[in-house]
Amino acid sequence: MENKPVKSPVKSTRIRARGESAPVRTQPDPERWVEIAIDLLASDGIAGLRVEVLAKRCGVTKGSFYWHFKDRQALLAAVLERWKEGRIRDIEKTTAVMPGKEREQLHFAIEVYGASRNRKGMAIELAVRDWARHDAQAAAVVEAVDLYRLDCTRKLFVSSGMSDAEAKSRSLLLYACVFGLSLMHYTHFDDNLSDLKQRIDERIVSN
Amino acid sequence: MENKPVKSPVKSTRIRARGESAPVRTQPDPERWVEIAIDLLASDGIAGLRVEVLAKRCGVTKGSFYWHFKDRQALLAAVLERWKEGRIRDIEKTTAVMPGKEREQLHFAIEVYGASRNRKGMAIELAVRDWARHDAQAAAVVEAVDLYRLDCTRKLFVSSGMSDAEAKSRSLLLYACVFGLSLMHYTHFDDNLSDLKQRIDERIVSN
DNA sequence: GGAAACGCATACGGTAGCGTATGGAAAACA
DNA sequence: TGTTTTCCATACGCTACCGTATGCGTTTCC
Repeated sequence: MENKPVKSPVKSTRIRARGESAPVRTQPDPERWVEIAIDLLASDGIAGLRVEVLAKRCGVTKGSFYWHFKDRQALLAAVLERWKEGRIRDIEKTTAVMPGKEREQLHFAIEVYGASRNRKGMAIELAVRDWARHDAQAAAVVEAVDLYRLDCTRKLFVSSGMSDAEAKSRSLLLYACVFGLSLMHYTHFDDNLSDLKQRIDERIVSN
Repeated sequence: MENKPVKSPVKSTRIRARGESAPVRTQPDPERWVEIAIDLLASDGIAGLRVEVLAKRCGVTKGSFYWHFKDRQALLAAVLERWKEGRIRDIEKTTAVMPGKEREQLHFAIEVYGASRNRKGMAIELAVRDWARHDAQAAAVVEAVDLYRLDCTRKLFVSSGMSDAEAKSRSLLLYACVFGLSLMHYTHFDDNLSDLKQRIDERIVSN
């Protein structure tokens, strides 16, 4: 259900199945396509994610693209799938409950998801969200990621001794704040940014 | 410096300058173009704002469009200008300092800029922000609007007896929260929405 | 009522993008 | 070594746009 060679059911993971000679295949394994596609998505948005542009950036022509993917939709689906899995792995790693460290972890989450570092990640995030506003498939993925993240931070709040309702609403508030800031990452605010993070911490994480 | 007839320096506001017979001109005064363009922007994003599509929605062909506007860029500039002016008028009206009513006003601002009501306004807002991420002209306008709004709410905080630094950071925090929520206006959250607004009020507006 | 200006439709050339068809070089296999 | 499978380039048709050119009915002006 991912990106598969269209004209042959044999996957290209099979490239060196038996011979197993030299693994020098530097060129586009099917994952490379998705990686570079995500780069494009980050820089130019979903509107800039064109197959001919992508192919050129991969150093090939679209003839190659249509060998690896059925059509543009298949690529987009693969991009969404990969993004979703990455985000879920990330938040899981960041928020695995470590009793006693909850506040630290929440603070760390603010750091990670703040727009300051991880600029590229945030660019992807915003591009996907924009994409989701006009595409049901993307919307479903974004929603799933959001709910997952909200639940993870909720658990952290609960683990630090909060009621479930309280944890739920704080989780949403924290999420909104951090991503809201990412909507206006002007150079102006870079000065006050660490100050701001501290304030978020004070007003939403701590009591 | 707005949208002007290209082939004639005489503005079309002059349509009924002297005769002043019947004002039945229902069809596209140049402002209608911009209005409908903003509708399109809200529903389909900047990528969907095409001149031929716009013309069709206006009930004419693009031949008409290119009489009113030099090119697509001119339309986009007019859209940005109109949006900017509208946002500034709005925030000015909402936050004109009324001593003693500051908290009420801030709460009202949360209401107004929340994604719940004013769905269309928020759709435009997000579309413009996305646009701004790939267009310098739009970015400048968004930045100007953001700074203006931030300054308006800052004044409210100051007027309610806060230090300037405190007011500044709270202003930004409030802004981020409200717009962050708009990034995830799923039906799920509509339940807790009024609850959430109250929490924003508690944690950011009130001490 | 005739001439100019208005407001728009139609037609055209040009580009960018999607997807298909086909051929061909190189590797894998036998 | 000859055949099949990989992997990709080239060429093509098609659509959606942008912007221009031009013509034509309608209003405005004299």
